[in-house]
Amino acid sequence: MASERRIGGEDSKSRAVLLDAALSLMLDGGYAAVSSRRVAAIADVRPALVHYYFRTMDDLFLALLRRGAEHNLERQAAALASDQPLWALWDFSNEPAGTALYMEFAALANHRKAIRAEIAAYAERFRQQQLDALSAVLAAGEGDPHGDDDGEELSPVAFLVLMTAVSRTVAMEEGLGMSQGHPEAWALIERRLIELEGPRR
Amino acid sequence: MASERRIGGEDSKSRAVLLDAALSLMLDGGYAAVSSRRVAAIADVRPALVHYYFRTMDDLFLALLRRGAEHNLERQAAALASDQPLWALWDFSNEPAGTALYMEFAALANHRKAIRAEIAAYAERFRQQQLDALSAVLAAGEGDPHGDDDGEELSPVAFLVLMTAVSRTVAMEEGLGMSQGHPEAWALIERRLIELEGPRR
DNA sequence: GTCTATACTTCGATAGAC
DNA sequence: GTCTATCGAAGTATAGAC
Repeated sequence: MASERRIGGEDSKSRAVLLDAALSLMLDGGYAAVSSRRVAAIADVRPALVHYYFRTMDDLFLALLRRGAEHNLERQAAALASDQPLWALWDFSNEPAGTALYMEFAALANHRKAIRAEIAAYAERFRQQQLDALSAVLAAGEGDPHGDDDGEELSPVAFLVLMTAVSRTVAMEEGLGMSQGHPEAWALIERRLIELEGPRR
Repeated sequence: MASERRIGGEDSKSRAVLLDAALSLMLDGGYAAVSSRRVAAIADVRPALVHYYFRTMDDLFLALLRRGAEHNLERQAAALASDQPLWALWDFSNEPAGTALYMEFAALANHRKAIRAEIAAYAERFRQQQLDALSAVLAAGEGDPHGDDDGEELSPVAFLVLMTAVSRTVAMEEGLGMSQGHPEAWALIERRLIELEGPRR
Protein backbone atom coordinates (compact mmCIF):
# COMPACT_ATOMS: atom_id res chain seq x y z
CA MET A 1 0.00 0.00 0.00
CA ALA A 2 1.25 3.45 -0.82
CA SER A 3 1.77 5.83 2.04
CA GLU A 4 -0.88 8.41 2.78
CA ARG A 5 1.66 10.98 3.77
CA ARG A 6 1.82 14.27 1.89
CA ILE A 7 4.62 14.80 -0.60
CA GLY A 8 5.78 18.15 -1.97
CA GLY A 9 5.37 19.04 -5.63
CA GLU A 10 8.17 18.58 -8.14
CA ASP A 11 8.30 22.21 -9.17
CA SER A 12 8.88 23.53 -5.68
CA LYS A 13 11.72 25.90 -5.03
CA SER A 14 12.68 24.20 -1.79
CA ARG A 15 12.80 20.85 -3.48
CA ALA A 16 15.39 22.16 -5.92
CA VAL A 17 17.41 23.65 -3.08
CA LEU A 18 17.40 20.31 -1.29
CA LEU A 19 18.62 18.55 -4.42
CA ASP A 20 21.36 21.15 -4.81
CA ALA A 21 22.44 20.49 -1.24
CA ALA A 22 22.44 16.74 -1.81
CA LEU A 23 24.50 17.20 -4.96
CA SER A 24 27.17 19.22 -3.25
CA LEU A 25 27.37 16.71 -0.41
CA MET A 26 27.71 13.87 -2.85
CA LEU A 27 30.46 15.55 -4.85
CA ASP A 28 32.25 16.51 -1.72
CA GLY A 29 32.05 13.44 0.46
CA GLY A 30 30.54 10.64 -1.58
CA TYR A 31 27.08 9.14 -1.41
CA ALA A 32 27.52 8.06 2.18
CA ALA A 33 27.79 11.70 3.18
CA VAL A 34 24.26 12.39 1.98
CA SER A 35 21.97 12.10 5.00
CA SER A 36 18.66 13.81 5.59
CA ARG A 37 20.13 15.80 8.46
CA ARG A 38 23.12 17.00 6.50
CA VAL A 39 21.08 17.89 3.44
CA ALA A 40 18.73 19.88 5.67
CA ALA A 41 21.64 21.66 7.35
CA ILE A 42 23.13 22.80 4.05
CA ALA A 43 19.75 23.86 2.69
CA ASP A 44 19.11 25.62 6.01
CA VAL A 45 15.80 23.91 6.73
CA ARG A 46 14.67 21.29 9.25
CA PRO A 47 15.29 17.60 8.50
CA ALA A 48 11.58 16.82 8.37
CA LEU A 49 11.30 18.91 5.23
CA VAL A 50 13.62 16.56 3.41
CA HIS A 51 11.20 13.74 4.12
CA TYR A 52 8.31 15.90 3.04
CA TYR A 53 9.77 16.18 -0.45
CA PHE A 54 11.39 12.75 -0.55
CA ARG A 55 9.65 10.02 1.36
CA THR A 56 12.81 7.95 1.60
CA MET A 57 16.47 8.64 0.93
CA ASP A 58 16.28 6.37 -2.10
CA ASP A 59 13.64 8.70 -3.50
CA LEU A 60 16.03 11.57 -3.02
CA PHE A 61 18.86 9.77 -4.78
CA LEU A 62 16.58 8.83 -7.66
CA ALA A 63 15.38 12.40 -8.02
CA LEU A 64 18.95 13.65 -7.99
CA LEU A 65 19.94 11.09 -10.60
CA ARG A 66 17.02 11.93 -12.88
CA ARG A 67 17.51 15.65 -12.69
CA GLY A 68 21.21 15.39 -13.45
CA ALA A 69 20.85 12.78 -16.16
CA GLU A 70 18.09 14.60 -18.03
CA HIS A 71 20.07 17.80 -17.89
CA ASN A 72 23.19 16.10 -19.17
CA LEU A 73 21.36 14.23 -21.90
CA GLU A 74 20.33 17.63 -23.22
CA ARG A 75 23.85 18.97 -22.89
CA GLN A 76 25.28 15.93 -24.66
CA ALA A 77 22.73 16.30 -27.44
CA ALA A 78 23.75 19.92 -27.86
CA ALA A 79 27.40 18.90 -28.00
CA LEU A 80 26.66 16.24 -30.61
CA ALA A 81 24.81 18.80 -32.68
CA SER A 82 27.80 21.13 -32.88
CA ASP A 83 30.00 21.39 -35.96
CA GLN A 84 32.60 19.06 -34.44
CA PRO A 85 30.44 16.53 -32.62
CA LEU A 86 33.22 14.15 -31.64
CA TRP A 87 35.47 16.82 -30.25
CA ALA A 88 32.52 18.29 -28.38
CA LEU A 89 31.65 14.86 -27.00
CA TRP A 90 35.24 14.37 -25.92
CA ASP A 91 35.20 17.67 -24.04
CA PHE A 92 31.86 16.82 -22.53
CA SER A 93 32.97 13.45 -21.25
CA ASN A 94 36.09 15.00 -19.78
CA GLU A 95 34.24 17.24 -17.38
CA PRO A 96 35.58 16.20 -13.98
CA ALA A 97 32.34 16.76 -12.07
CA GLY A 98 30.40 14.56 -14.47
CA THR A 99 32.78 11.67 -14.06
CA ALA A 100 32.92 12.03 -10.29
CA LEU A 101 29.15 11.98 -10.05
CA TYR A 102 28.87 9.00 -12.35
CA MET A 103 31.33 7.06 -10.23
CA GLU A 104 29.42 7.85 -7.08
CA PHE A 105 26.14 6.73 -8.57
CA ALA A 106 27.75 3.59 -9.92
CA ALA A 107 29.03 2.80 -6.45
CA LEU A 108 25.58 3.50 -5.04
CA ALA A 109 24.09 1.19 -7.66
CA ASN A 110 26.19 -1.64 -6.28
CA HIS A 111 23.89 -1.99 -3.33
CA ARG A 112 20.63 -0.19 -4.10
CA LYS A 113 18.64 -2.17 -6.58
CA ALA A 114 16.11 0.51 -7.47
CA ILE A 115 18.91 2.89 -8.32
CA ARG A 116 20.91 0.45 -10.37
CA ALA A 117 18.05 -0.09 -12.80
CA GLU A 118 17.62 3.63 -13.30
CA ILE A 119 21.33 4.27 -13.81
CA ALA A 120 21.58 1.43 -16.28
CA ALA A 121 18.69 2.81 -18.29
CA TYR A 122 20.23 6.27 -18.44
CA ALA A 123 23.67 4.93 -19.30
CA GLU A 124 22.16 3.13 -22.28
CA ARG A 125 20.48 6.33 -23.42
CA PHE A 126 23.73 8.26 -23.23
CA ARG A 127 25.59 5.67 -25.26
CA GLN A 128 22.81 5.33 -27.82
CA GLN A 129 22.76 9.07 -28.35
CA GLN A 130 26.51 8.96 -28.90
CA LEU A 131 26.27 6.05 -31.30
CA ASP A 132 23.61 7.72 -33.42
CA ALA A 133 25.71 10.84 -33.74
CA LEU A 134 28.87 8.94 -34.51
CA SER A 135 27.16 6.93 -37.23
CA ALA A 136 26.00 10.17 -38.78
CA VAL A 137 29.52 11.57 -38.71
CA LEU A 138 30.93 8.49 -40.34
CA ALA A 139 28.20 8.37 -42.99
CA ALA A 140 28.76 12.02 -43.86
CA GLY A 141 32.52 11.66 -43.86
CA GLU A 142 32.91 9.03 -46.57
CA GLY A 143 35.92 9.92 -48.67
CA ASP A 144 36.70 12.68 -46.20
CA PRO A 145 40.06 14.43 -46.35
CA HIS A 146 41.18 13.52 -42.85
CA GLY A 147 40.96 9.76 -42.81
CA ASP A 148 44.23 7.90 -43.10
CA ASP A 149 42.43 4.84 -44.32
CA ASP A 150 45.34 2.75 -43.17
CA GLY A 151 43.29 -0.40 -43.10
CA GLU A 152 43.23 -0.73 -39.32
CA GLU A 153 39.80 -1.64 -38.03
CA LEU A 154 38.49 0.54 -35.23
CA SER A 155 34.75 0.24 -35.12
CA PRO A 156 32.77 3.31 -34.10
CA VAL A 157 31.37 1.67 -31.02
CA ALA A 158 34.79 0.49 -29.91
CA PHE A 159 36.07 4.03 -30.21
CA LEU A 160 33.19 5.28 -28.06
CA VAL A 161 33.99 2.75 -25.37
CA LEU A 162 37.62 3.78 -25.58
CA MET A 163 36.84 7.47 -25.20
CA THR A 164 34.63 6.79 -22.20
CA ALA A 165 37.12 4.42 -20.64
CA VAL A 166 40.07 6.77 -20.99
CA SER A 167 38.29 9.86 -19.74
CA ARG A 168 36.88 8.06 -16.70
CA THR A 169 40.11 6.33 -15.82
CA VAL A 170 42.17 9.47 -16.17
CA ALA A 171 39.71 11.47 -14.08
CA MET A 172 39.68 8.83 -11.40
CA GLU A 173 43.43 8.41 -11.23
CA GLU A 174 44.05 12.14 -11.19
CA GLY A 175 41.68 12.32 -8.25
CA LEU A 176 44.23 10.08 -6.56
CA GLY A 177 47.12 12.26 -7.66
CA MET A 178 48.35 9.91 -10.38
CA SER A 179 49.34 11.11 -13.82
CA GLN A 180 51.64 8.51 -15.38
CA GLY A 181 50.63 7.71 -18.94
CA HIS A 182 47.71 10.08 -19.02
CA PRO A 183 49.09 12.48 -21.62
CA GLU A 184 50.01 9.55 -23.85
CA ALA A 185 46.59 7.91 -23.59
CA TRP A 186 45.00 11.29 -24.16
CA ALA A 187 47.06 11.85 -27.28
CA LEU A 188 46.03 8.47 -28.59
CA ILE A 189 42.36 9.41 -28.48
CA GLU A 190 42.95 12.83 -29.94
CA ARG A 191 44.96 11.44 -32.82
CA ARG A 192 41.98 9.34 -33.80
CA LEU A 193 39.67 12.31 -33.37
CA ILE A 194 41.78 14.22 -35.85
CA GLU A 195 41.53 11.37 -38.32
CA LEU A 196 37.78 11.30 -37.97
CA GLU A 197 36.98 14.97 -37.72
CA GLY A 198 40.08 16.96 -38.48
CA PRO A 199 41.98 19.15 -36.03
CA ARG A 200 40.05 20.81 -33.26
CA ARG A 201 38.71 24.18 -34.31
CA MET B 1 48.49 11.49 22.28
CA ALA B 2 48.14 7.88 21.27
CA SER B 3 45.48 5.87 22.98
CA GLU B 4 46.44 3.60 25.86
CA ARG B 5 43.92 0.99 24.86
CA ARG B 6 45.10 -2.51 24.03
CA ILE B 7 45.21 -3.58 20.38
CA GLY B 8 45.35 -7.17 19.13
CA GLY B 9 48.35 -8.51 17.27
CA GLU B 10 48.54 -8.60 13.48
CA ASP B 11 49.04 -12.35 13.25
CA SER B 12 45.91 -13.23 15.18
CA LYS B 13 43.48 -15.70 13.72
CA SER B 14 40.47 -13.62 14.78
CA ARG B 15 41.88 -10.55 13.14
CA ALA B 16 42.02 -12.36 9.83
CA VAL B 17 38.48 -13.62 10.26
CA LEU B 18 37.29 -10.07 10.91
CA LEU B 19 39.02 -8.84 7.77
CA ASP B 20 37.42 -11.67 5.79
CA ALA B 21 34.03 -10.62 7.12
CA ALA B 22 34.66 -6.98 6.22
CA LEU B 23 35.76 -8.00 2.74
CA SER B 24 32.62 -9.96 2.04
CA LEU B 25 30.45 -7.12 3.32
CA MET B 26 32.28 -4.66 1.12
CA LEU B 27 31.97 -6.76 -2.01
CA ASP B 28 28.36 -7.41 -1.29
CA GLY B 29 27.00 -4.08 -0.19
CA GLY B 30 29.72 -1.50 -0.68
CA TYR B 31 31.86 0.21 1.90
CA ALA B 32 28.86 1.78 3.58
CA ALA B 33 27.70 -1.70 4.53
CA VAL B 34 30.84 -2.30 6.56
CA SER B 35 30.03 -1.46 10.19
CA SER B 36 31.66 -2.82 13.30
CA ARG B 37 28.41 -4.48 14.31
CA ARG B 38 27.87 -6.18 10.99
CA VAL B 39 31.46 -7.33 10.74
CA ALA B 40 31.14 -8.81 14.20
CA ALA B 41 27.89 -10.56 13.31
CA ILE B 42 29.40 -12.25 10.25
CA ALA B 43 32.52 -13.22 12.14
CA ASP B 44 30.29 -14.46 14.99
CA VAL B 45 31.93 -12.41 17.71
CA ARG B 46 30.86 -9.38 19.76
CA PRO B 47 31.28 -5.90 18.29
CA ALA B 48 33.79 -4.85 20.92
CA LEU B 49 36.23 -7.34 19.48
CA VAL B 50 36.31 -5.45 16.21
CA HIS B 51 37.47 -2.38 18.10
CA TYR B 52 40.00 -4.45 19.97
CA TYR B 53 41.75 -5.32 16.71
CA PHE B 54 41.00 -2.07 14.91
CA ARG B 55 40.80 1.01 17.06
CA THR B 56 38.73 2.88 14.48
CA MET B 57 36.88 1.83 11.36
CA ASP B 58 39.48 3.67 9.31
CA ASP B 59 42.08 1.36 10.78
CA LEU B 60 40.00 -1.59 9.66
CA PHE B 61 39.66 -0.24 6.12
CA LEU B 62 43.37 0.48 5.95
CA ALA B 63 44.22 -3.03 7.14
CA LEU B 64 41.85 -4.50 4.59
CA LEU B 65 43.37 -2.39 1.84
CA ARG B 66 46.92 -3.31 2.78
CA ARG B 67 46.26 -7.00 3.03
CA GLY B 68 44.50 -7.11 -0.33
CA ALA B 69 46.97 -4.86 -2.09
CA GLU B 70 50.07 -6.70 -0.88
CA HIS B 71 48.52 -9.99 -1.90
CA ASN B 72 47.65 -8.69 -5.33
CA LEU B 73 51.03 -7.06 -5.85
CA GLU B 74 52.50 -10.52 -5.42
CA ARG B 75 49.96 -12.05 -7.76
CA GLN B 76 50.61 -9.37 -10.36
CA ALA B 77 54.34 -9.92 -10.05
CA ALA B 78 53.83 -13.63 -10.65
CA ALA B 79 51.70 -12.88 -13.70
CA LEU B 80 54.34 -10.53 -15.07
CA ALA B 81 56.97 -13.22 -14.58
CA SER B 82 55.12 -15.75 -16.72
CA ASP B 83 56.10 -16.56 -20.27
CA GLN B 84 53.45 -14.21 -21.66
CA PRO B 85 53.54 -11.34 -19.20
CA LEU B 86 51.18 -9.03 -21.08
CA TRP B 87 48.52 -11.65 -21.63
CA ALA B 88 48.83 -12.67 -17.99
CA LEU B 89 48.51 -9.04 -16.92
CA TRP B 90 45.45 -8.65 -19.10
CA ASP B 91 43.81 -11.67 -17.47
CA PHE B 92 44.78 -10.41 -14.06
CA SER B 93 43.28 -6.98 -14.60
CA ASN B 94 40.09 -8.54 -15.90
CA GLU B 95 39.25 -10.34 -12.68
CA PRO B 96 35.83 -8.99 -11.76
CA ALA B 97 36.33 -9.07 -8.00
CA GLY B 98 39.51 -7.04 -8.28
CA THR B 99 37.83 -4.28 -10.21
CA ALA B 100 34.81 -4.21 -7.91
CA LEU B 101 37.04 -3.87 -4.87
CA TYR B 102 39.13 -1.18 -6.48
CA MET B 103 36.01 0.81 -7.27
CA GLU B 104 34.79 0.55 -3.71
CA PHE B 105 38.08 1.70 -2.29
CA ALA B 106 38.24 4.54 -4.78
CA ALA B 107 34.78 5.64 -3.65
CA LEU B 108 35.88 5.33 -0.05
CA ALA B 109 38.89 7.48 -0.84
CA ASN B 110 36.56 10.29 -1.80
CA HIS B 111 35.80 11.03 1.79
CA ARG B 112 38.49 9.44 3.91
CA LYS B 113 41.74 11.29 3.52
CA ALA B 114 43.95 8.77 5.28
CA ILE B 115 42.72 6.07 2.95
CA ARG B 116 43.13 8.06 -0.23
CA ALA B 117 46.84 8.51 0.36
CA GLU B 118 47.31 4.80 0.91
CA ILE B 119 45.32 3.84 -2.17
CA ALA B 120 47.24 6.30 -4.29
CA ALA B 121 50.54 4.88 -3.10
CA TYR B 122 49.50 1.33 -3.92
CA ALA B 123 48.08 2.31 -7.29
CA GLU B 124 51.45 3.80 -8.20
CA ARG B 125 53.21 0.61 -7.17
CA PHE B 126 50.91 -1.51 -9.33
CA ARG B 127 51.49 0.69 -12.35
CA GLN B 128 55.22 0.88 -11.81
CA GLN B 129 55.46 -2.90 -11.60
CA GLN B 130 53.55 -3.11 -14.87
CA LEU B 131 55.75 -0.54 -16.55
CA ASP B 132 58.96 -2.26 -15.55
CA ALA B 133 57.72 -5.55 -16.96
CA LEU B 134 56.45 -3.97 -20.16
CA SER B 135 59.75 -2.21 -20.75
CA ALA B 136 61.50 -5.54 -20.37
CA VAL B 137 59.16 -7.15 -22.88
CA LEU B 138 59.74 -4.40 -25.39
CA ALA B 139 63.48 -4.42 -24.91
CA ALA B 140 63.62 -8.18 -25.42
CA GLY B 141 61.28 -8.08 -28.38
CA GLU B 142 63.25 -5.80 -30.68
CA GLY B 143 62.93 -7.08 -34.19
CA ASP B 144 60.40 -9.58 -32.98
CA PRO B 145 58.30 -11.53 -35.47
CA HIS B 146 54.93 -10.26 -34.27
CA GLY B 147 55.28 -6.50 -34.56
CA ASP B 148 53.58 -4.90 -37.50
CA ASP B 149 55.87 -1.94 -37.26
CA ASP B 150 53.27 0.10 -39.10
CA GLY B 151 54.71 3.35 -37.85
CA GLU B 152 51.84 4.13 -35.53
CA GLU B 153 53.03 5.38 -32.16
CA LEU B 154 51.53 3.65 -29.18
CA SER B 155 53.78 4.19 -26.23
CA PRO B 156 54.04 1.39 -23.67
CA VAL B 157 52.61 3.50 -20.90
CA ALA B 158 49.68 4.60 -23.04
CA PHE B 159 48.91 0.98 -23.75
CA LEU B 160 48.95 0.19 -20.03
CA VAL B 161 46.50 2.99 -19.33
CA LEU B 162 44.32 1.70 -22.15
CA MET B 163 44.31 -1.84 -20.82
CA THR B 164 43.39 -0.64 -17.37
CA ALA B 165 40.76 1.74 -18.66
CA VAL B 166 39.04 -0.81 -20.86
CA SER B 167 38.99 -3.59 -18.30
CA ARG B 168 37.61 -1.34 -15.58
CA THR B 169 35.02 0.29 -17.78
CA VAL B 170 33.81 -2.98 -19.19
CA ALA B 171 33.59 -4.55 -15.74
CA MET B 172 31.69 -1.57 -14.43
CA GLU B 173 29.25 -1.39 -17.29
CA GLU B 174 28.59 -5.10 -17.25
CA GLY B 175 27.73 -4.73 -13.60
CA LEU B 176 24.98 -2.45 -14.85
CA GLY B 177 23.90 -4.94 -17.49
CA MET B 178 25.43 -3.05 -20.42
CA SER B 179 27.43 -4.76 -23.13
CA GLN B 180 27.38 -2.53 -26.21
CA GLY B 181 30.82 -2.12 -27.73
CA HIS B 182 32.56 -4.30 -25.19
CA PRO B 183 33.58 -7.12 -27.54
CA GLU B 184 34.92 -4.56 -30.00
CA ALA B 185 36.95 -2.68 -27.38
CA TRP B 186 38.18 -6.00 -26.06
CA ALA B 187 39.29 -7.09 -29.51
CA LEU B 188 41.17 -3.84 -29.95
CA ILE B 189 43.31 -4.53 -26.88
CA GLU B 190 43.87 -8.14 -27.79
CA ARG B 191 44.94 -7.26 -31.31
CA ARG B 192 47.69 -5.12 -29.85
CA LEU B 193 48.61 -7.86 -27.40
CA ILE B 194 49.10 -10.20 -30.32
CA GLU B 195 51.35 -7.67 -32.00
CA LEU B 196 53.42 -7.34 -28.88
CA GLU B 197 53.51 -10.87 -27.63
CA GLY B 198 52.04 -13.15 -30.25
CA PRO B 199 48.82 -15.13 -29.92
CA ARG B 200 47.77 -16.27 -26.49
CA ARG B 201 49.22 -19.65 -25.66
C1' DG C 1 4.95 24.60 3.16
C1' DT C 2 7.49 24.35 7.18
C1' DC C 3 8.15 23.45 11.75
C1' DT C 4 8.54 20.95 16.63
C1' DA C 5 8.76 16.90 18.78
C1' DT C 6 9.61 12.38 18.98
C1' DA C 7 10.21 7.12 18.18
C1' DC C 8 13.17 3.91 16.93
C1' DT C 9 17.47 2.04 14.88
C1' DT C 10 22.18 1.74 14.07
C1' DC C 11 26.59 3.42 14.62
C1' DG C 12 31.49 4.09 16.69
C1' DA C 13 33.82 3.75 20.68
C1' DT C 14 35.16 2.83 25.52
C1' DA C 15 35.59 0.84 30.41
C1' DG C 16 36.14 -2.85 32.85
C1' DA C 17 34.91 -7.88 34.16
C1' DC C 18 36.26 -12.50 33.14
C1' DG D 1 41.50 -12.65 23.95
C1' DT D 2 36.78 -12.02 24.48
C1' DC D 3 32.87 -10.52 26.64
C1' DT D 4 28.97 -7.40 28.98
C1' DA D 5 27.37 -3.07 29.51
C1' DT D 6 26.92 1.35 28.25
C1' DC D 7 27.42 6.29 26.23
C1' DG D 8 26.43 9.71 23.04
C1' DA D 9 25.94 10.84 18.25
C1' DA D 10 23.73 10.30 14.01
C1' DG D 11 20.62 8.00 10.99
C1' DT D 12 15.54 7.38 8.87
C1' DA D 13 11.06 8.34 9.34
C1' DT D 14 6.47 9.92 11.16
C1' DA D 15 2.63 12.61 13.52
C1' DG D 16 0.67 16.62 14.13
C1' DA D 17 0.80 21.85 15.17
C1' DC D 18 1.17 26.18 12.89
